[in-house]
Amino acid sequence: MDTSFAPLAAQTGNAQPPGYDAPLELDIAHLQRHMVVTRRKVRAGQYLYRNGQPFRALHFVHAGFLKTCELSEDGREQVTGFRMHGDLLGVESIGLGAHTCDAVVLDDAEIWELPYPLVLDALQRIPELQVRLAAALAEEIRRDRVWMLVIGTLPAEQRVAAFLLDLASRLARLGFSARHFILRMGRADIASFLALKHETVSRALSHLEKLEYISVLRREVRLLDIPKLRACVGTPCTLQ
Amino acid sequence: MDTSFAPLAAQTGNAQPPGYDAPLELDIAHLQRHMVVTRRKVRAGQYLYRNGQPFRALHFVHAGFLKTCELSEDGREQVTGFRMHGDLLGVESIGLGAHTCDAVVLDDAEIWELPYPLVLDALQRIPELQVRLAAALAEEIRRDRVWMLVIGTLPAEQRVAAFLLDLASRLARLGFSARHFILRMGRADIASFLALKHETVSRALSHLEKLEYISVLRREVRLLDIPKLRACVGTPCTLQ
DNA sequence: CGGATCTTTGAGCGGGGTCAAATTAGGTGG
DNA sequence: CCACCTAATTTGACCCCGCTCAAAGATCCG
Repeated sequence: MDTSFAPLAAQTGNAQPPGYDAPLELDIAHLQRHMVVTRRKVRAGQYLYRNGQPFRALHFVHAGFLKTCELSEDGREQVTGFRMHGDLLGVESIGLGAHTCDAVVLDDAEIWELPYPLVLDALQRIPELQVRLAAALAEEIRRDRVWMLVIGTLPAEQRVAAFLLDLASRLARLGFSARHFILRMGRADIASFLALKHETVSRALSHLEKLEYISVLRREVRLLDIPKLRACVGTPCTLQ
Repeated sequence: MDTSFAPLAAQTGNAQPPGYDAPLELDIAHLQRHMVVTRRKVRAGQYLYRNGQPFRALHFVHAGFLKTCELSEDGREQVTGFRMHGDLLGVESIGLGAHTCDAVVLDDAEIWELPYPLVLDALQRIPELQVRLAAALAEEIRRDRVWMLVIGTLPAEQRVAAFLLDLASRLARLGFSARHFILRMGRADIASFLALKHETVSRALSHLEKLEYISVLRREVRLLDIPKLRACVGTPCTLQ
């Protein structure tokens, strides 16, 4: 058992991440000083919000893990992203009266609700906040576009490798181990996100394990050879 | 020759579109009153901006047609969208010092440059503008996510149908014919956008023609049976 | 302990990719 | 205006990656 297991335990226990210090954190610090932020606990399996529900607040993920799903009228479904501590949910509904996607909790979460009218109010009083909100939205656009690139140009196994590297890099930024972590989502969710089928994801993971790039046991993943993983992806992922 | 050909001629001639009145137009009207907007003509084949170039301005497309391309370090390329009159380019670079993608002009364009420092300035003076900019960014996120859904859940031919319907609906909003238009991009660009190969797009178009849903001759497209097209896509497209 | 869900793995197939060639446009200079 | 060249598009033939269908563990829940 390596030392990197300690943060993993913290991760599992939903504790506050150790060393998080990303730009958005400052937004939240600001916002907290200027508005009532209600804290809401949502258990795994529950919806944070659903397509069609009125849009009243932005949701800051303080703890836990979620996915966002885009839906079509005829019942098709697409996972568009996974969210964890430090991420802001609901921004895609800004300018609308209702949410346009589902946010599903995959691991018990604590969500800080930022009522949108109060956010608008704060934007007027704190000029810097405008810049930061716009930057956060732009960041969201860039993230989505990088995944379009991955899905549009990489074969299945490399998409899975890119997914693992991205997850690792995000966990690392939160102070967790990048080499050893627990997947909070099922194969089907990963598959949907990567525009694959769950059997294909499973096979890709098995093959990456056979190559000794990773080891997988159900939802426990170890990245054994990050350079090789990065090489097979063309290094669009920011890890170390 | 049908009556819808008149707006097509206007479209071809790069004239100002007839009946445009979308939300963003108001932004621009506002902005023009509050800052110097420099008009820039860019010819087909030129870059409006390139990955890595300093980010200095937002670009409002007044006329012409462009594509945006996401790039990877190892040379892969993905078309992430097509832009026309009323669209705002460069928003994805907000919060950064440099652009993170290419914007390529496909049909001679007139671009209104909104220097970013002046935009920031205007944001402080015109509270409504904040809301509108955030809304425009959120709209961009939603658009991207709908395409993720299309690419993740529809087979090739239906992606192409969805693409044609989307293009038609955008042209219709600008006052052009939704049933008869000229593609401004090559098969390879459509293919990249839809995560396909150009031969597949070509075959899909040919097959849709055989079904008599459309007629295609090189870049001239007629939508003959929009209901059937919508049906085969599951109607995620807003056309009429 | 038993049932539901998730994951893995196999076997076989097919949609879309690859490779190649033919056709057509479009551009350029003679 | 035409000959030539380059680039875009279409179409065919073939093949392979990833999907489908199926079954067998594994895990978690009550």
